[in-house]
Amino acid sequence: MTALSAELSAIAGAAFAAEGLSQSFGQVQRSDRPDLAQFQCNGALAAAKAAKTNPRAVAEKVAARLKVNPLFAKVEIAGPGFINLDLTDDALTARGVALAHDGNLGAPETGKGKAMVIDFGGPNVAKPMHVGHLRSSVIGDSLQRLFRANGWTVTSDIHLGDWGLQMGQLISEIEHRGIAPVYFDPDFTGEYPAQSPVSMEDLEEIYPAASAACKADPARLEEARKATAELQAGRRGYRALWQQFFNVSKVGLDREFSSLGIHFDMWKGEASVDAITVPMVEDLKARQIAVESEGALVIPVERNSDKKEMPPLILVKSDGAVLYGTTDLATIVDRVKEQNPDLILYVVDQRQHLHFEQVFRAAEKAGIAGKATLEHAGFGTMNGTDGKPFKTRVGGVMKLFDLIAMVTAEAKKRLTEQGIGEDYSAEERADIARKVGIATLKFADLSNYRLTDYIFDLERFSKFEGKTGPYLQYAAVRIQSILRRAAEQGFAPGDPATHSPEERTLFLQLLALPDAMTAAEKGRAPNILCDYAFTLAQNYSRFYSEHHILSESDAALRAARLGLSALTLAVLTKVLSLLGIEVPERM
RNA sequence: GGACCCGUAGCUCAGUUGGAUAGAGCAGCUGCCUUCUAAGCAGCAGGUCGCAGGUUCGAAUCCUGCCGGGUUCGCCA
Repeated sequence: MTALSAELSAIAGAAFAAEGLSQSFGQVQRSDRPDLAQFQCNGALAAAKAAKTNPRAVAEKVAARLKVNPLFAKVEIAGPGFINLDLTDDALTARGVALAHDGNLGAPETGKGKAMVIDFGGPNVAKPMHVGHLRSSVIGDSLQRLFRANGWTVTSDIHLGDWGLQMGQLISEIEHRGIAPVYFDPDFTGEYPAQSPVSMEDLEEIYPAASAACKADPARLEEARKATAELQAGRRGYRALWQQFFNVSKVGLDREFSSLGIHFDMWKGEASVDAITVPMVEDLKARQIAVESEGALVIPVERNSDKKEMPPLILVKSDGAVLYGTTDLATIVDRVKEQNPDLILYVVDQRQHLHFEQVFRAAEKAGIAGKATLEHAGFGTMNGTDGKPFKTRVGGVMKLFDLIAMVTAEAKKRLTEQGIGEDYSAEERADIARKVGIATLKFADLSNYRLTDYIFDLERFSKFEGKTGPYLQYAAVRIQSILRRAAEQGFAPGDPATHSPEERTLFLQLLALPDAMTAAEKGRAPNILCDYAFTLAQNYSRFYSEHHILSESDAALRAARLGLSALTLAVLTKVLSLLGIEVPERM
């Protein structure tokens, strides 16, 4: 179905066109002044500026044409030339009913016929996920849900960090410790053991130790570099050991992402493109796109128009190892071959912006991106209450697993305090606490614009009051409860209708869903969806406190309000699902 | 030092194709639970939008300079 804003814009656009002005001036949007009108059109101001005429006169002419349309209850000109519009309740009701009967709830089809690959999460093999991975995962997941809902064919890829220096550091640390000598015996030709020589817990201890050793001792760093290069060159024992790291890590990552309700279509990573890296590098060398510089093989990407220094992308280090820029390029080749997307979106920390600019320029120069637009959707840092990157009380990196446990415990505490759910099963209580805890985390993260750093204050978010995930779940749960009770009493929801100011406001917000989805896609900005959902829940709460539904004696009015409640629930649940937030049956 | 980002209410944040009286949550103060879940609702109070200029009928938004904070600048990811 056509979005209401689009319908109104077309009507106003036609009015401008009839006056010999560009149709584009007809853009209609929700009013900034709800006390004055439901919608506004500011096009007369821009049109008058372009034509160097009086804006008020332009507005008068356009308004005269709009006034004859029975859709409008009010057409007014205000201030320098704003056109203020109100719809009749009948027009509003008709569109609300259409929305209620639309299976997609008016979702825009901006991505119809288009394919994209979205790259997010990016956890490292052999390292537990920490809060730093939260933003990429949560924002990326919301974007993949949004783009899919808007009609795109989406392929998500976790893009594991599994091929760089950190692998060499692990390998050389394990060699030092003498944990699994068979993997280091160059003469060994038999089968390596099926059982991993290290557990995930071992790796969590070994990795920081290896990293520290390399930092403290240049000789150790050199060993790690050598091991990295040998791994990439295909040394058999190292490859086998790498496979064990991967297997062990996958179990933990699966657990983490499933607890967050995040799904990836592909579990590829840097190592996945190993086989196509060498041919790609050879090809780039042959075509003189890659050249030698200071012992390394690089792709120069600077341009004359650059105002800043643009270092070349390094493909192969002087020691023969490849870097993540190389694997990123090879991954583009792989994605173009497999998915041939229109868009590849990278949801990665903003601090890597320069890196992506280098990679994108290199890809363009090499002509390997097919029809795909390459775009980096960066995000800011999650900080603690001191404004510095989030740490535990003792100053360590907080594991994502522990963070989820903390918010879940807070939710459970609140349930107990409220005395709600005393008669629920232990399983349901745990399920509610989990859903509320995850909602707290995700909403806190998503409601900030992605590029700005934000402060994560567990204490504040755990209050579950005001603009929080649980507030939205609570609003949905209350509607579910009403609908359940209505069903018990034999009251069936009817078509929604507009009578009161509270209903009118709610209708307007419900009908604005496509605008929120379009704007969120355009800005790759889930915070727009958060704002929309919060306002919707607020609008409903007001309606809820103003009209007691089940005790309404007028059966038709009661049915209409049940219908409006059901529609609100459907829209709210849908937006929450776009944010990756689940609604419990009750809470 | 160069480039990029940020500076909005006591706190945390929305708000840029330039538009009407700059919004929300928290904290503070007032009310509202013998009717559908008070994790709620209604209201009050709180800001020279970092500073100074400029463009414009109109600037939190665009331009210039300055102050303050952050990120980044070839062999880590």
